[in-house]
Amino acid sequence: MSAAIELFDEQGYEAATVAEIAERAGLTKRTFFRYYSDKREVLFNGSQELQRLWLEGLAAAPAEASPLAVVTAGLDPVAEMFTERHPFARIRAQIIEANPELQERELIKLQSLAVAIKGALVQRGVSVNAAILAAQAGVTVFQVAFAHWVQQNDPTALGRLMDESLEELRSVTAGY
Amino acid sequence: MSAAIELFDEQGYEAATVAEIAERAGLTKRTFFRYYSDKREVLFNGSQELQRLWLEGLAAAPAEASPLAVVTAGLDPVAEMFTERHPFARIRAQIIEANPELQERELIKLQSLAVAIKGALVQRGVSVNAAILAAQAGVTVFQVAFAHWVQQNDPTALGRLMDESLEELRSVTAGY
DNA sequence: GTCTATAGTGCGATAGAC
DNA sequence: GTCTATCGCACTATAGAC
Repeated sequence: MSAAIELFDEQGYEAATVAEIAERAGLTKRTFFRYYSDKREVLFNGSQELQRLWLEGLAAAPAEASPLAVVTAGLDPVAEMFTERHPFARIRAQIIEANPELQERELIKLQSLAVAIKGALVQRGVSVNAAILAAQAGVTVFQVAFAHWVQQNDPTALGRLMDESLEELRSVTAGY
Repeated sequence: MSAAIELFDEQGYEAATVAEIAERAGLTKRTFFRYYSDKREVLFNGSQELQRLWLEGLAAAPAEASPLAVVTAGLDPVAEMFTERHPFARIRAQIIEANPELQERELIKLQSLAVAIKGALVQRGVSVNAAILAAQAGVTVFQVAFAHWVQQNDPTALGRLMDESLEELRSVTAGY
């Protein structure tokens, strides 16, 4: 909901009350809570779509692909989806950065994303260990790329940043 | 504190009151809260030592080691420290598994561990991106190994399990 | 300690859409 | 008529100001 983001941006997350948000959006507090289980959820409602897209992309990967290749196959639709949300994502990142409670929530959402990806990998026949490691690696690659993306001005850069992040992971974990 | 662990094990985490714990340990509630800021902290006070040991081991790694090698250099002292705590760790794992609130806390502690490791890597001259990726990978390797370790009976197996987990990470992230 | 503002809930009433 | 979304209002719980 853009009304909420505007108010968080103008006044800070704490200061913006649900009543104000609802008023600006032209509905009542009660209806707000029908859409969002709580105030924080306004900022995390996109996580669900992130997860859905990622899992869809993952499901489309060829059966013989390596676990990490399967995981990163989910990143293409994700990058596309976020392109048009760049302005929102930048503001959102600032709000979360300023609020430890929201950081916790973010952490939990990313964790549940990793768990979902792990589950999908196991479904595909990947061993539990490899699934955990690949899923977590994929989420971290995404996080790193996303953090860069919100700090720069090109909304279309996310895909490239994710490729770069993946390449860095490869070089970091390569044997010596 | 073993009295607390016993009671959590006997009655469940929620059911065991701080008053009971203090009584069994032969001290007052007031004194309990001098040692632990809250009831949960009984289970997480080892995280601090985990972090300390990991960072010490990391600091001892040779300057020319790769980022991930630096991170995993911290795992040896960690494995040694945990060996004698196997019984405690097993019970602790069960308690946390049964309690979502404690899982959140665990997640946050692991995250702050990863942040600390990342910081140490950056201090050593590693790039921020590589530091995040290596630190997070190391923590995940540890998690996977730890989860196996608490499920089996050999208290000395942690070191070996971490090596195996690291090897699996390597094979998962290897280019294709 | 009290007071206040806000998050969040329960439930019946209301207004359209069909 | 039913069905669904929203509203209105009274309520509890709690965190912070003082």
